[in-house]
Amino acid sequence: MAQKATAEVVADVRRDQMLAAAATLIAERGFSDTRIADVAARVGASPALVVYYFGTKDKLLTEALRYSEQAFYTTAEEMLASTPDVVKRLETLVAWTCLPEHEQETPGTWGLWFDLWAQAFRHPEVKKDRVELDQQWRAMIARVVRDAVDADEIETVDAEEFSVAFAALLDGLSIQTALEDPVVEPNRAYQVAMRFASSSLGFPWTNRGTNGG
Amino acid sequence: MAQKATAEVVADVRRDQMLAAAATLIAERGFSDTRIADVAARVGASPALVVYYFGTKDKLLTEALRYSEQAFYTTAEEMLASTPDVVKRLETLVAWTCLPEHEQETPGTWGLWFDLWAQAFRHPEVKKDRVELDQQWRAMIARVVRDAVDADEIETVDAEEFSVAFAALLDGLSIQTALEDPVVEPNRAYQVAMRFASSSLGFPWTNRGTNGG
DNA sequence: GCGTCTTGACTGACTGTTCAGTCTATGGCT
DNA sequence: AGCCATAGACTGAACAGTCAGTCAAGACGC
Repeated sequence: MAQKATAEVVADVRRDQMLAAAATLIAERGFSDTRIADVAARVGASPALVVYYFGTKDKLLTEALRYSEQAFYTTAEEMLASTPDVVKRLETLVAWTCLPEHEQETPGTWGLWFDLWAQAFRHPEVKKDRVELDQQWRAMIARVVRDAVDADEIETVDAEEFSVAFAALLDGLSIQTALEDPVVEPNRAYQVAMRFASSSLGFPWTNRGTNGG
Repeated sequence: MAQKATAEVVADVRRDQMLAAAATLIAERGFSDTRIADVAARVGASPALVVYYFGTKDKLLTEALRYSEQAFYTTAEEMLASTPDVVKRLETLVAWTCLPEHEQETPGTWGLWFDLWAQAFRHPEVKKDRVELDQQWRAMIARVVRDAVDADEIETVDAEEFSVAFAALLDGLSIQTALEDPVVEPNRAYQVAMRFASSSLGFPWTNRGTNGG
């Protein structure tokens, strides 16, 4: 019955377009202010078609949330793959989450996070997904640390323990930068995070300007 | 002309009731799933009356957000006032934010936070308010540290710098506990936070069971 | 011709907001 | 004291707009 016909390909492309559009819309307007009609308009289709593919508004938006966050982590993994040194890797991760300049690559991610949290808080399904997503994130951090230990770049430390604290710290700091708290400027957040990393993992670190501004 | 007539008192009480009801509802169902009619029902009034007091749904909900968060900080201040020792004070703060047992006192605060962030991200007015709220929170932390330094309980440290990092860490940790991440259990979050505090401020700390569970 | 896409037109429900008017009590006036 | 005018609290009913989801029918590829 199933040879991958062009039709199926078209369908997959459509789904992806819709998910991407939905994610962008959510980031812009917020979860509950994103309408089926908006998504349809963005992909140049009728609202009915969106319903045809996703059945219900909620399924569409929830899937879009997952889709976007997953994309975020995937991109992060790629960036890591092309960076060998621990310190540079951590700098990359921190810059990626705290410095708004890096927003372009996965636009509006922060807005999505807030909505993801709010949804997860009340909907068990979303909650479960979010836990997995966050586990990926911590695993990534822990892997960076373990690689560094294996390569004798830093002393032996509990990578898992560090990942929990560091991930939490990054979340907290990026909330402030995303919400443009004047006291926690992006650069300051960057330094706070790196200082924590350097003292926890025991490598020397001094701020060498992170951006030319 | 103005002796506080009973009418004015009634009005103030009503407003407060509505704000409290709205806050609870937001915590339960979420910001955008909270209807004027729900709030009205909770206080035993007609929807029209809610509009009479707040003009618009958005004003009501936004004010309710502020109202609730402010109440949270006020309660925290009170708890601090009756706790003299630095370490105990920090333990109180951490328990207050990370341990779900303490939820009862200001129910549903976490749900509210997520919605507050989501709103702040997109609405400048809310954003400004949130910054002020968070400033209060950091100031409270910094004050605890400064008091401790003045009382020679700990060595001299940069209280402001500590408050930024510690507040961020607490935010991040409490997201995990609020979202019931199995990897970051409440007790673990508690320990991570206290360990960070003890090493940053230079006081000894070992976990003496935080709850009898 | 058959199944998968795709749509326009429609609807049914929900809900914020308005409005005209009721009820209550307070305060001044005689 | 008694009476009336005024203001503020309050409501029921209706309005108007919005939107998710339905449906029957057309288009397109195989």
